Amino acid sequence: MNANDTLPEPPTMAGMPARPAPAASSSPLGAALDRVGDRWSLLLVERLLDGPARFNDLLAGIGGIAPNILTDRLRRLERERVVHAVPYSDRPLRMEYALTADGRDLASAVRLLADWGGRRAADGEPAHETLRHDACGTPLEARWYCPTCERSVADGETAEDRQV
Amino acid sequence: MNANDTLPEPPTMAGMPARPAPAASSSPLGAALDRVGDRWSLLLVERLLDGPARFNDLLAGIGGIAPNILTDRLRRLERERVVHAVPYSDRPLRMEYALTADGRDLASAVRLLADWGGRRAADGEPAHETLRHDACGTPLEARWYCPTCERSVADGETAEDRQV
DNA sequence: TAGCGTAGTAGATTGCAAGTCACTAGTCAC
DNA sequence: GTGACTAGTGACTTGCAATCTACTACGCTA
Repeated sequence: MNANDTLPEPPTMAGMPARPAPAASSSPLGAALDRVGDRWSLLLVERLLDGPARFNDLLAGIGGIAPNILTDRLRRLERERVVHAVPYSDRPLRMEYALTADGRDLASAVRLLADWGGRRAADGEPAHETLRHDACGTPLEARWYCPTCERSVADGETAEDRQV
Repeated sequence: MNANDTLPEPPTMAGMPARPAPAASSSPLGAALDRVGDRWSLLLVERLLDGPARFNDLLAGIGGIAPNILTDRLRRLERERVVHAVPYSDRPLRMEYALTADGRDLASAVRLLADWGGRRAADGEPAHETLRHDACGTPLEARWYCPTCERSVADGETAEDRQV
């Protein structure tokens, strides 16, 4: 209650939790969030899904990201093995950034999230940027697909593999 | 926080970047991230996927979340129509929180993300909770599916409908 | 050798998310 | 009517993330 032990002095600095949120990392979702759970990372991954890009491509393409944040996110994603840098020029060492296999594995999740975001753009506004089937115009939905059986699979036909 | 009286797009609300990250909200993924793009929201959604829960269940279940943050996240998600509160007791008004249909639509994305997070838990730790096809054991991937044509659709066969 | 373009790096500043902790409100058991 | 329990609310503090604005380093071109 003693609000004024100290005067409202200019606070030092500010930020987010930074703290990995203790329990978060103990769940698989928390672990994923630890790795790519900030907006820029996911946006970066989405961008890179289209193919490798250079620093300035990303800077311009993502729109709004500051160069140092981009550097930071790129380094972080490299550390997490989501992105890797490949030189496209040696003499002035120039890097191009691309997704690793792990990064590509995020494609479905990113796509699904984007789909959800696009589906209910604002308040009750219905579709706005719905992905439709080119051939028939039907709005698409995401389904599980089995690459081996080459068909989509209902939720009931799936099993979670908790072993190993 | 009445966000958008005048602003064309929701300012920040979602949380993370302080500044709306201009371009973020203009893409479907950015829109999704604006709504549920912080760790607690997604963790909350994941929890609620198991069924409705009370405040204290969530508080204990999510582990590490502060009560005021939980309140805030719950309000935010209600505003976003991802979660709704239903009274389970009238006299002392007590609420239970459940996902809306919209919230349930996030299930696949959350699952996929969790799957990805679980797959490479730490440094190189392998699978952990992969969703597999019951019949053949193949790890599943998400694909677009056309309910009319009753088949899954490749990325190239899709069209975005920006017209409303 | 000056100027330009590309690819970053660095420093200062800000501001909101998240954390801590105390406190309220309503009901129920005794 | 006192205490315990459930379900939150609110004040205050902290601190990193994100921002803005330079600035460096390198090669190329004229």
